[in-house]
Amino acid sequence: MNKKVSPVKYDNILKQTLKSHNFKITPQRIAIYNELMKFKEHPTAAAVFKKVHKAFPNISYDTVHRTLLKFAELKLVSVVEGSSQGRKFDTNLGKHHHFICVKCNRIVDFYSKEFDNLKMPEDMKSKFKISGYRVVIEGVCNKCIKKVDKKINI
Amino acid sequence: MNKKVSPVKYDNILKQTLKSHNFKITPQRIAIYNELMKFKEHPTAAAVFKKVHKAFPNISYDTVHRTLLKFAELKLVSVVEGSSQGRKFDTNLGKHHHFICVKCNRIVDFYSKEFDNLKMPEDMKSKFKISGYRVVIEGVCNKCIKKVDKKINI
DNA sequence: CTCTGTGCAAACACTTTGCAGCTAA
DNA sequence: TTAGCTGCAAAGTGTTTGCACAGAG
Repeated sequence: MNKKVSPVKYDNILKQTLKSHNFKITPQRIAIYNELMKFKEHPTAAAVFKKVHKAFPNISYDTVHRTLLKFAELKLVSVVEGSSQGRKFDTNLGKHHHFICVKCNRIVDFYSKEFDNLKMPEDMKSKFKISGYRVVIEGVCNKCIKKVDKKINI
Repeated sequence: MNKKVSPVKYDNILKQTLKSHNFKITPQRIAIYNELMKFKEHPTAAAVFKKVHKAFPNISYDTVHRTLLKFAELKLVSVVEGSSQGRKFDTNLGKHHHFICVKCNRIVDFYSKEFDNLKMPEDMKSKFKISGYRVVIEGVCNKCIKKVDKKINI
C-alpha cells in the first residue's frame, strides 16, 4: 500500500514535472530530489542540505532552500501545515479545530461536534501517549479569496 | 457555549495558577495575560509584545516571550501544533495524518481510512476554498517516553 | 532576606533578497 | 543565445542564553 517506488521512477517524475513547467533540469535539483526522497520523516531545509552536501560538496544552502520551495510550488512535496512561521499561541483552550490559510498563514478556529468525537486508532493509542488531537483543514481563506478576485478584476 | 468569561475571572485564573506553582505574580505577567486574552486569533510573541508595549512601555520583548512560554507550560495557553520550529517538508504525498510529539517536535505519519473520509462542515466549505485536511494528534512519542522512563530509573 | 523575574545585550538559527556569473536547452 | 539557475554575501526575522539588578513573597 505504501510501497515506495524506485529512485529511477522518482527521477522521472521530477524531470517530467520540471519540463512541463519550463524549469530546467539541473544536477543540483536531481541530487536534492533524490536525497529528499530518502527521508522517512519530515526534514527541514537544513537537514536536506546536510545530506546533499555530502554527495555534492559545493552546493549552497541557498540552492537547497530555494529548490525545496520550488518543489513545494510544483507539488512534488508538501509543506507541513503551520510550520512556515514562528510559534503561535492559542488562547482558546476549549475543544476546537483549525483552518489554515495556505496564502496568508492565518489560522481560524472552528467547531464541530462530529470532529470532537473521533476515535483515535488503537495502534496510535498503544504506541504513543496521546494528549489531544485536532482536525486541521488547509485551503484559502475568505480574505485571500477576495484578494485574488480583486487581482483578476484589474 | 464559547462565551468569554470576564477579564477579572481570567485574572484570577492566572493568579491562582501562578500561586499554586510557586511562581511570582508580577505586573508584567498580569499585563501580558490581559492583552493575550484579548486576541481573537493566534498571536506570535512579537504580536503580544506590540500590544503589551503600548500599555507597559518599558517591558522587554524578552520578558513577553519567556512569559508566554511559561504560560504554555502552565497550560494557561497552548502552542499551535507544529509552529515551534522551522518549515518542514513532507515527501509523503498520499493521504495521511500526523502525530506530533510535544517533547521533541518529531512528526510521525499515520494512516486511517476512517480519518480519510471525514465530511467537512458545510459552513467551512462555503466560507473557504478547502484544498485538504488532516487529523493532527498531539502527545509524547515512543522515543521520548523512553527518555522519561530512563530519567526516572536513575 | 531570598530567590525568582526582568531587562539588556549578544548569540543563534533560519529565511529571504540582490546580484554577477554560469549553464541547460 | 538566452532565460532560468546557482553560489555568494548580506540583511531580515524570530528565538534563545547569560548575567546583574530589581522586586515579590
